[in-house]
Amino acid sequence: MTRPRSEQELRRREERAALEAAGINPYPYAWEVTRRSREVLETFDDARHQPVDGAPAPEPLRVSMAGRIMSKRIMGKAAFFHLQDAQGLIQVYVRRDDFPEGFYEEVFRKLLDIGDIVGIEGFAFRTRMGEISVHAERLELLAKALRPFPVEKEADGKVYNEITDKEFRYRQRYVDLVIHPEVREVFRQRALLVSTIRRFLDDRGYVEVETPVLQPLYGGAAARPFTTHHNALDIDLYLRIADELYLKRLIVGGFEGVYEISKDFRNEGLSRFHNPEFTMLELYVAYRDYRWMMDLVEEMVERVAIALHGTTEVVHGDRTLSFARPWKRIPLLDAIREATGHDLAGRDRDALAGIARSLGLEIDSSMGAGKIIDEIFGTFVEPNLVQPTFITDYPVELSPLAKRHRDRAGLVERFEAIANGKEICNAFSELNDPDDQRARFEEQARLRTAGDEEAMQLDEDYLRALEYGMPPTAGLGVGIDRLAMLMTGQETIRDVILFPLLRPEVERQGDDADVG
RNA sequence: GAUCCCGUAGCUCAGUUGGCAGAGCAACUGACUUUUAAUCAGUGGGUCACAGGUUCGAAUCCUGUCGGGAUCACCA
Repeated sequence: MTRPRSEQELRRREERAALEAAGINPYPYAWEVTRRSREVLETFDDARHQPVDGAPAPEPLRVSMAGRIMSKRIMGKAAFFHLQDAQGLIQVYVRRDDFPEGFYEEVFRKLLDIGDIVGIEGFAFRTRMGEISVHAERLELLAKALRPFPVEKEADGKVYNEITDKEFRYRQRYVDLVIHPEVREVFRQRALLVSTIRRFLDDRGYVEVETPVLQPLYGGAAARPFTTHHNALDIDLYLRIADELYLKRLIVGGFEGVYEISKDFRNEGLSRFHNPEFTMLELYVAYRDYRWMMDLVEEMVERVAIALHGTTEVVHGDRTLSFARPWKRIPLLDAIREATGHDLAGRDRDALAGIARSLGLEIDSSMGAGKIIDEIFGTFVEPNLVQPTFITDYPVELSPLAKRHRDRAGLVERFEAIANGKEICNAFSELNDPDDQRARFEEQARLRTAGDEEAMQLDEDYLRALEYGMPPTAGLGVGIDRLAMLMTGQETIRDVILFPLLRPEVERQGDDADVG
């Protein structure tokens, strides 16, 4: 089934045919780029580069550039257009009399459109209106655009005809990126965030590794997995929900610091904080505990803020977050006591349920003590933690892979860092007692049979690894997408993921079985 | 998965009580050799998301479907 082509698409195809008839290849092979736009704008020096009364400049700034035509203003025998390259926009000036006979009228004016990709060669100058521009003496089509681009215009800081259709922008991200420089910038910042973290960890000698995405058992987190099938072995496999158990096997194996930055997959709903595939950093360091890991997280995140913004202060909406060290540290139960006036220490499950109900929460019989504490925290504490804060020492039943607290019964040595009301990382002193780990897995199995689909599976091979001995270890998980949202001021995860999951387009609306 | 809102030209949007489908940008023709939301004159462009229904008559009212957004629930 084919989608009928619009008038404008048909016309562009006719133009392509006309170009070919004129001996012009609409898709040539290469173009020598000597300068990009921002570079030219920054390099231009009126004293040396500006032509005087039609005579060449003392030292002409000659450039060869390439990019996409973003606007076209034709004034008879001369014209201006804006060219967009990877660095931004630059205005180009063309005159009929600079080109071979007929080229300006028949090719430039009639056959080149907004969206076409061209190469230009010429010299930089400043126009009467003061805009640094390139006077093109050579102009070649490098790729014909067969679809019209949406055209946004801007004047006095106001944008006209701005593309607001989120679906259009996510489905055709390539168009979104062409039209919106600020979207490109978000993804450059995200890349800088990841490379900053990677350099930070590499500098400390931690080894970046890759562990299986396809796993016969899934573990390391509480979540529902995606299932797939391997034909040759005829077995079902799961897409990983976390890297944790494999990375800790590597600590058993003698690596003293390993990390992985990669996609995890969780078969759950979509929201502005959730995409089914998302990027996670996990780090494990031998002979360290969670207190040490808090220091490392502070330093790493502070460094990211400085790399992206040049300062530890990050503006997010109408809030300014300060990632300067040190961050506030407060035990979970203390934070709840401060926020609600209730001291939950030592309370049994039913007492906790009573307190939660008195606070207006709905509690059902399937919820254990840990879950109830988590609900209270998530409702009354977490949303109010705007500045980066470490919440420490979680109930043991919420943390089946974390080591018991050295001083406090019923708790584990675990922390989360919260900023802007959202978790940005989760870490603990790793449980390395294989018998305790087995008991925790068995408790998870009990929850699973009681109906908790997200309870962890018992992983015998992981227990076998622990039985060989794992050194004391500190572990960390950071949701990179969430951190990117925080650091780039985005309100939805879809704006920090280039191609977020959407329902597939149906063929009817859709584009495009091609008809020549 | 639940609730609410949205879907009209390539793009942004109007469309009154149910009565001929509209504007700006983009496109096309013409004028204009330093313009910049360029300007001026003219022209074309529609599966009103899709399928039914009510009606003399539906973009408009009703039902269903598809897609998107927001909120909620689960989770990081």
